[in-house]
Amino acid sequence: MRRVRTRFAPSPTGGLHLGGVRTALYSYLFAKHHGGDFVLRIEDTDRNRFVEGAEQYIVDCLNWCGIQADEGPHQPGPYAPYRQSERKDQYRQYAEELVKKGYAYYAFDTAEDLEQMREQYKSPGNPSPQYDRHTRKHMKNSLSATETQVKTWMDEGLPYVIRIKMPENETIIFEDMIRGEIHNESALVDDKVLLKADGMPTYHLAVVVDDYLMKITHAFRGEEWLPSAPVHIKLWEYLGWADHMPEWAHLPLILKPEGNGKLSKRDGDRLGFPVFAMDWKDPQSGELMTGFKEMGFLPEAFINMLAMLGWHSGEEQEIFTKEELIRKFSMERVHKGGARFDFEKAKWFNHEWIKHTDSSTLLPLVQPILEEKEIKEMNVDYLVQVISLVKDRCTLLNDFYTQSVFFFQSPTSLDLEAVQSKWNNEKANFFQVWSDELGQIQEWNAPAIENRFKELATIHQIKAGELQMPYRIMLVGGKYGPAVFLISEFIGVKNCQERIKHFLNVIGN
RNA sequence: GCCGCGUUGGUCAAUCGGUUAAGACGCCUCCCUUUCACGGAGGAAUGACGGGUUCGACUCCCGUACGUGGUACCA
Repeated sequence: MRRVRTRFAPSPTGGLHLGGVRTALYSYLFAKHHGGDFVLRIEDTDRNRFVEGAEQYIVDCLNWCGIQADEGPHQPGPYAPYRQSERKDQYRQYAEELVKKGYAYYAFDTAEDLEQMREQYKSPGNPSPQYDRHTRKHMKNSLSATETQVKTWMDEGLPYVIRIKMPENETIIFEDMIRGEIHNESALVDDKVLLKADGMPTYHLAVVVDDYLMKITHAFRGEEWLPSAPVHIKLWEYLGWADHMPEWAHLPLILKPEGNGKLSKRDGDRLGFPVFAMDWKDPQSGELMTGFKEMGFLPEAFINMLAMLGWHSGEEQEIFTKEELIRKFSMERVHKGGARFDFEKAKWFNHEWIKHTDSSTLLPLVQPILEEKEIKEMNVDYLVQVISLVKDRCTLLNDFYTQSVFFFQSPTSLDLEAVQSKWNNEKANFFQVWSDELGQIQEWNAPAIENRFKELATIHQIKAGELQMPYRIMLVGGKYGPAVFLISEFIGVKNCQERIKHFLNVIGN
């Protein structure tokens, strides 16, 4: 039994999409479940699409998610380098080998030639003709031209690519871990370019060569790769590596919540939720795309949510730690159909995680959020207690601000509407007295404060309940938050008195 | 157009021929709480369609429809 090795092979072209993270996650969970290795490989074979900083960003995202690679550009292992651009020299020999064996050929067509071909063979029945067994004999390549002609072109330095020569008439069958047997007719698959004119491999060649060289045993990727799988199958065969071919798993797509199509970068902005794991600022346009991290997600919740989007344990449990996911994950339980992304459910996962995470663990995450809003110099023990009091009310980490400001600062606005209709002189009177009374309380704790409050209400012949809302508005500013007497205890006498006074001033005029 | 893949409530989904077709999110009602949440109880809501196979089909097969992906010197 070979040691299980999976890889995540993104191309550094921009933000890391949620679907990408899920592919990485499943690969990681599978590898770890089987005690194997998870490899990060950067597929930067397209120099035109290279984006500065994107690689580091991908690494940062995976680290934030807790999906650590055992090998990668930053943790070189025995199969280094892990960037395809740095492996450039290796690919050519395999492409040439294929040409020698007759499984591939040189093609000298220019972009214009290709365009012309598509134009020429276009018909209503075939709107996009391919470079295949029909058309290749009319093109400028080593199959249609004589050996001497090809040599002349070579000597002239004409740019050329190497294309795979797909078999004429063969049913290509392979087993997908999720979908079972997949059949394809070779006649319908085109002669994909393997080596580009600039000497770089295309994905098709690179993925096969690198998976072989890196001893990958299980290859996970998005469903969008299914149509080109036959090319890869043939390549494994032609290169003589069929016995080492990894098992394939084509993961279902993550779809838009509404409408049709797969979830794209643009959808986030449009629908008000993130699509990227972390904030991504496009270096070209300067445009900033919000990430789940910055939106206030816990990484544990994020991967938990992604794991459940397409995989199911079969039990009723939905909240899983990474360790549990590793233990329970299996390909048999990965769903075949695409899943619509539901941000409401994503928030629910985060809420669950916030509720169940220790307040002291939350502390380092909450503190910066408050500090950013100018709440500084706070006592950490006090903050931890505040967090315990309000975390049930926080769906996103950023909610901690609204839910706990009033423990640190007087409310800047008061929801007077909440009290105005029932406000009267008697109540104003009550709070005048209450303010003084607060100073008399010996044991400063919530129960004591509450008792005194109720006693005083009785004396004033007002129902205590009717006084609690105004009191809440005084302390909090709005109709929310933990018990008022608890808040009173936390903020102390002086703050209570100040806030009462301020309220009375505001409502008085 | 052609090819691949898919299809259980609005969404995520369990079921691997025999169930009153789970559960979760969201929604609604009620309880708890004179706030907001949390928590608890309950409710509405599902097998795309048509043929087979079978004693029996959500489950197996075929067709149709629909969805989705691909059809680049991008991944």
